[in-house]
Amino acid sequence: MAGGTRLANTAWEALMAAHATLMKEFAAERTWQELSMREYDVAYTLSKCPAPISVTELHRHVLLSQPALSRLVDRLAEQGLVERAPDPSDGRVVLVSLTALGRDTQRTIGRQHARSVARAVTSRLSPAELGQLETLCRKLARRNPE
Amino acid sequence: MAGGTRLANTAWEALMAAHATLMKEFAAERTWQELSMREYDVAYTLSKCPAPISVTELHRHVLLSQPALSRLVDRLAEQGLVERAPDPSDGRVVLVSLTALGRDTQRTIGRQHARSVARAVTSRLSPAELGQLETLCRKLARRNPE
DNA sequence: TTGAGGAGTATGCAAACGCATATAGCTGCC
DNA sequence: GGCAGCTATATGCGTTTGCATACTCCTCAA
Repeated sequence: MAGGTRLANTAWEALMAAHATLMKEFAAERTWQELSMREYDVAYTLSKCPAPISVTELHRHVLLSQPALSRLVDRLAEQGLVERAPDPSDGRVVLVSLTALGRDTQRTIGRQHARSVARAVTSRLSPAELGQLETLCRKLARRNPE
Repeated sequence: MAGGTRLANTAWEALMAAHATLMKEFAAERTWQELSMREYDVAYTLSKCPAPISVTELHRHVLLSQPALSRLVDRLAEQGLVERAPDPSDGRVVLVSLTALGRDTQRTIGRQHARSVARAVTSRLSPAELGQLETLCRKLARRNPE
């Protein structure tokens, strides 16, 4: 394994470990109420969207297969947290958005979760380090840089 | 939301996004053969252990419930990739280790996967940045710093 | 205008997951 | 020494997931 490969892999492994450790910490909290973490993740993604978005667009932000996401949206809709509407400009597309109830629920959970995140993360990294981490991860999150 | 909380949360969100983007990229490759990514993850974890480890210890490294891990080890054992043995010093414990076949399989997949990781990651970050990322993520991955 | 090919979403089905709990073994206090 | 309570792993069961594919609608070229 060449030097660059090794460095790349240890860095990626560290990122995976950090992700796993913190996800477990968050999962252990009783913040989530009626939603699973994945459902919350979708609700959170929707909460950042100024307008309804398609399932495909939603899928870009979520680590889940398309059918699983489709059914997850089903469940959120059944709970009245999310609305589906046809896209007037493309009959194939279903546009998804939070209902008022969904928005409230997301906010309530989000507030608590944000505190957990802050607690977990600021106890391990300084503000300067957090800034660096964000910069690095944003670069990593870009698609297809090839 | 206080300034520190905001910074902490945007950094964490960036890390999640990076994780999701790259995981999707890796999942899309046909590297995995007969194993799922999670199964590979367990095999990889075992490959780094000089001696057999308990299911509980394994569980610390994997983002999965204990019963799910228990059954995942079942599957690996059925495929002959993993061996279970009783712990002589504690009758409750099951010690897990890779078989020769398991080690080979992990190595084969691991080689390809390492190349994918290197390709994905070095195209987005410089060696210096990778070093920083590793340092930051290692700090993040530490447990209970409270 | 029509039909071939493609994109977006949903559904059938088997596999995998999480939660609750059972089981087996350890530990420590009376 | 024996029982209460704890830790480690496994199992029952309902839910969620992924894969393959169906279905619907769009696009584009002849």
